[in-house]
Amino acid sequence: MPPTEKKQPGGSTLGEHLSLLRAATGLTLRQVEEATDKEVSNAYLSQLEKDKISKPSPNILHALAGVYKTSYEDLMERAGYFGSGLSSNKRRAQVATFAVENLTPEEENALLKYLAFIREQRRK
Amino acid sequence: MPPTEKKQPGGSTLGEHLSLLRAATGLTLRQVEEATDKEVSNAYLSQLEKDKISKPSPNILHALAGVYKTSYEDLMERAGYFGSGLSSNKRRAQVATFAVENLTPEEENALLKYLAFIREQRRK
DNA sequence: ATGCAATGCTAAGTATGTCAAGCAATATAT
DNA sequence: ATATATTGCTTGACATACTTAGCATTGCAT
Repeated sequence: MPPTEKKQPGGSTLGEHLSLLRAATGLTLRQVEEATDKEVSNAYLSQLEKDKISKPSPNILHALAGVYKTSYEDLMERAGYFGSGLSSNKRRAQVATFAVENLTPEEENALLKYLAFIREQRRK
Repeated sequence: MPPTEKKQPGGSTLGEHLSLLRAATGLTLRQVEEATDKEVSNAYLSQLEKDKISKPSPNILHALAGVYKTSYEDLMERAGYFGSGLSSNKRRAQVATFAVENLTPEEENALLKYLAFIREQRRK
């Protein structure tokens, strides 16, 4: 058993979890740094595993999730992102309104602008 | 007809997009601050919309996505998270669908018509 | 006109994520 | 035993997200 540390209800802290994941794959800090293509430095990963950093950037977690083959969203939650509200949002299901396929960014931009125009007109 | 404004080829910046979203809902900076329960200050939102901040934290984007009823993942991509593009490619076409939910039938109709107009124009 | 509230915005300050460089300890090899 | 490499880790230094307080206009009332 590893030495006891603060326990969060429902599991380990992010650092413990990351440490465990790395142990499971048997990689060294620098090997992970390599595997992430220098996106996560070994020094930083060390700090992460020792819980010295509260909220690493999503880029970091994304890269680590890739190396450890675990869920990026899970790491985000363990890092305390969106911690206050309910976990999974079902907003995506509602986006179906006006789901025009193959909308280019320029078109979306133009439509947003036009919508703002319409609503501004109606506002008074 | 909204004024034509050309800036970035291939789409607007995160700031422009956020600005358009807010315009579409007709909210003021401080109203958004209220709506996010002080999670996004009006001053900060202003900086965001003027592209003075490159990578706002996911918390911010999550809160804004909630207020504007748009896709959080879309905002994350626009903010350049996971920008290296390996994992984002397959989602592209689908996320590009228009992501505003509060459309009235009349608005949807008007937007469809306007979209048709735009595409007609480009066809030439 | 005049006071006043609201709107968008800026400036300066604080906090913190992130990195580069380097150190102590352990292992490995000659 | 000595040298070399590898491992985990710490320590500054730096970049930047984010806040608080305030300013300049504009609109809205009286």
